[in-house]
Amino acid sequence: MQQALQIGEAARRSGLAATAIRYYEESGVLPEPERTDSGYRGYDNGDIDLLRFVARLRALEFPLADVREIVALRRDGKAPCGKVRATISREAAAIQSRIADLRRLEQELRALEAEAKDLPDSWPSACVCDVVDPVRTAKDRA
Amino acid sequence: MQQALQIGEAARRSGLAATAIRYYEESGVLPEPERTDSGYRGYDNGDIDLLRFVARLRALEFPLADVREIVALRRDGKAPCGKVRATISREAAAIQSRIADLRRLEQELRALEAEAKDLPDSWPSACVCDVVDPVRTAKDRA
DNA sequence: ACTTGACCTTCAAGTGACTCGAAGGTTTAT
DNA sequence: ATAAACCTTCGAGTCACTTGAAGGTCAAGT
Repeated sequence: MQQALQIGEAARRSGLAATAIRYYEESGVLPEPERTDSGYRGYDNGDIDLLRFVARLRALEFPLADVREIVALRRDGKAPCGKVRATISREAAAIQSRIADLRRLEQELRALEAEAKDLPDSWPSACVCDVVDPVRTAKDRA
Repeated sequence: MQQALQIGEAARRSGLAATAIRYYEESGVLPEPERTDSGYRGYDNGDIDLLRFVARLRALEFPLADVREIVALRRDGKAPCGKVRATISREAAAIQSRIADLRRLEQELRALEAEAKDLPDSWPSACVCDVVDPVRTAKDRA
């Protein structure tokens, strides 16, 4: 009834790279698809749905290990809701924490950038790099 | 005059892991240190300064490739200032962009979290996972 | 003298999530 | 007949390390 799509078309429709689809298959996230006589992978509409689901989870930056578990639950007809819920919360918290780290980091880099603006590139002393060098800044303060 | 420190003590004083110091050496970021007769690496005060400098650059999340170049310039007696300046600016911009991505992502996850709060774990329909599943949400809307 | 424990050494492999390149097979069109 | 646009597998590369195995060294304690 419905013709199977090749991996390239499946990639286009799901938003995943064809190489990523193969990688997901290899690493047990996705089930092995049908093959043509010549060995080409074939994807039907249900498969494309699954690919799109996986693409969505990865776009949310769910770790592949979680995606694997969630896909496995789905395949076994079990509700992955608990797992999905938990992963959403865990990832949101992790991302919040990572954002805080990056904000500190950016502030520090911007401060260094500003400080460096007025310093010459002389070397080895009074150099821009001094602002970044814990040894030299310690010496300067002494 | 000054005794050479073993890698463990050098690690403690620089904040780098001993394994990381070996890795930096292996990958050409750090020069090969002296060795005792029995093959132990030895670090003097100047070496510790360099380790601390590298630790600082890595704490600022400078890519190792940049750290390698900067260390090479320093070793050759050239001012790494231009490179340091450029890396600071590039990294600050990259981090700013990454923060923007993560903020969008966190908002999306928090929205899903809130939406999921009121949904049952029934399966396969009206499930929490629907909020995350592009196929099902598309179907629901149709 | 011997042993214990805390160091140190090298090398190989694993991590995460892929990407890239090589070398080749298939299908469709011209 | 051949070109192009697909597809296949396999191995290695990416980044910045970490972990593990198997073993050598050194000072202190018994």
